[in-house]
Amino acid sequence: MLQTYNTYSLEQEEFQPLQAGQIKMYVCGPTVYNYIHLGNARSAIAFDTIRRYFEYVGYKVNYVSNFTDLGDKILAQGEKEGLTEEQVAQKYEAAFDEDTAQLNIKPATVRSKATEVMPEIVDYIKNLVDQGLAYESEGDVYFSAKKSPDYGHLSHQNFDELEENAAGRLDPVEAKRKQDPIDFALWKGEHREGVKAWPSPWGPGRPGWHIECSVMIQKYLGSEIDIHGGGIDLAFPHHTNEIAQSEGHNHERFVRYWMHNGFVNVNNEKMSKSLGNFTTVHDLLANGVDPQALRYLLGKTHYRRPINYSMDTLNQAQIELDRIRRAYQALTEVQASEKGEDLTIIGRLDEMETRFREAMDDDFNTENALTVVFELVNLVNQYSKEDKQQETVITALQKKMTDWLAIFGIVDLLGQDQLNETEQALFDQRAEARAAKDFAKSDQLRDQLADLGITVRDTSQGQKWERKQAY
RNA sequence: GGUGGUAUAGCCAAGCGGUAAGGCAUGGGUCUGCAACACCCUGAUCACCGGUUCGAUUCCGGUUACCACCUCCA
Repeated sequence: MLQTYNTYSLEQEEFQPLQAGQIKMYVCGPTVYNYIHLGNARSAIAFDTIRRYFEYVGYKVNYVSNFTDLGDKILAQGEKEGLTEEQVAQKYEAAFDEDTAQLNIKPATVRSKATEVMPEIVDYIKNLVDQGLAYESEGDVYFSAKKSPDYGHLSHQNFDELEENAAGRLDPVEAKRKQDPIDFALWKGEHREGVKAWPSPWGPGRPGWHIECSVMIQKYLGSEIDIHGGGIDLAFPHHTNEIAQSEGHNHERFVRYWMHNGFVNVNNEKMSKSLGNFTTVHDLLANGVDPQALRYLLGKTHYRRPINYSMDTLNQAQIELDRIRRAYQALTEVQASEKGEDLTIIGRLDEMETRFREAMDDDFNTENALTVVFELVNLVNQYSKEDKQQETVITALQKKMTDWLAIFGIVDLLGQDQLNETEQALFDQRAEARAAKDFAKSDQLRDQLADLGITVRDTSQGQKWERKQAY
């Protein structure tokens, strides 16, 4: 039975979707004001892996996510780049699509933008005002947090303290407008020159940050969903406020399972602009990092644990991935020489499948699942070395590898890499030298290739090469 | 201050009441012209103190350290 940890209850719970066989899932997407950083990527990868596992075991997943495509951060970036808010958003939406495709993250079933749901946002806020849960104040609209029973439960914060903390950082303008410092904005009046504003019953303005997610969920998934995901930092205030809005709007439970991913640290430090270690996926890939290795690194750690990113951890991920790839490649080169089916191996595969699923069913324990993957790698390597192999077994082993690794977003097991002309020439010369048993020359050529990052090894079927990624 | 989390071999990291999975690295071996790959073998009493128990890394209490949230940062 599949179990998931729920931030709301702080407990691991049996997973029961609203409708058998179907999952409604929403994950908070990025504000598109820059290239996505490792944290964004981790979140997307964590929930992509979860989604893929659900699909693997037979669920149909409706996966909805958003782009926050407006806001002061986007405006500020526009100033820097000489672009409009809309242009900035478009640019980084495209970059998001590109980067996530490289990382082999499946596109959401529905990817909605805040600006696409403006009429719905206004209606939604109107509903909250009409119910007396929100109030207008000088062109702004605020949600009355006090009217949300259990406000703050998700982050396990005491209401009075939240209120006190909020009071301590209130700016003077908002202090006048808010009835209570803990109230949060649903709508902000907008009168700045050259900044787009949308019409509303409270005058021209823009939506608050939290409302878009509630509205999109309502529109695309309905009033109650199975899983809501996002970074752990979003539990408060973002998700807390979503609960207040949605449960106020619908008078029913909003989310069955709250799932939050842990952070990515860079060289054991929090990734932040002030530390200057903000690492974007775009930059890493531009510098030649193997996207599959990056995906593997960010996906192999349990989703709630922090990940440390460094040259060292990336290197180790690359080494592990290469080992997996080599096993798969060796298997593809095996020629079946025997009919029949080795039931011992097939039986072992079934038993491994059971343990693989047990691990993933346990709140997506990827570490344990990968232990089974490495057992499979070992089994594959052993089998490839045997004297005789059977087609049925080869196929079964290959399928198992591709199926499992696909859950982790690893699909490039063969590597499409090619040698360039210079490299190919050296490689061919070495083959000749070896054939002539000129070992001095062949060793020298091997060193030359090694300097180019190509490892050459001799096998019974001749030379093989592998490009070594070192970071 | 409040809340949540984490502390296991050189590194990454499982286990969560019965004398510590896996990966990387290290060392040894087989294979190889030499290497590489692969295969085989090789390592820790689990932050500290107390308690419960026949027995605790695993439960309870306490201490210490680190991290995160309590400011639209995933």
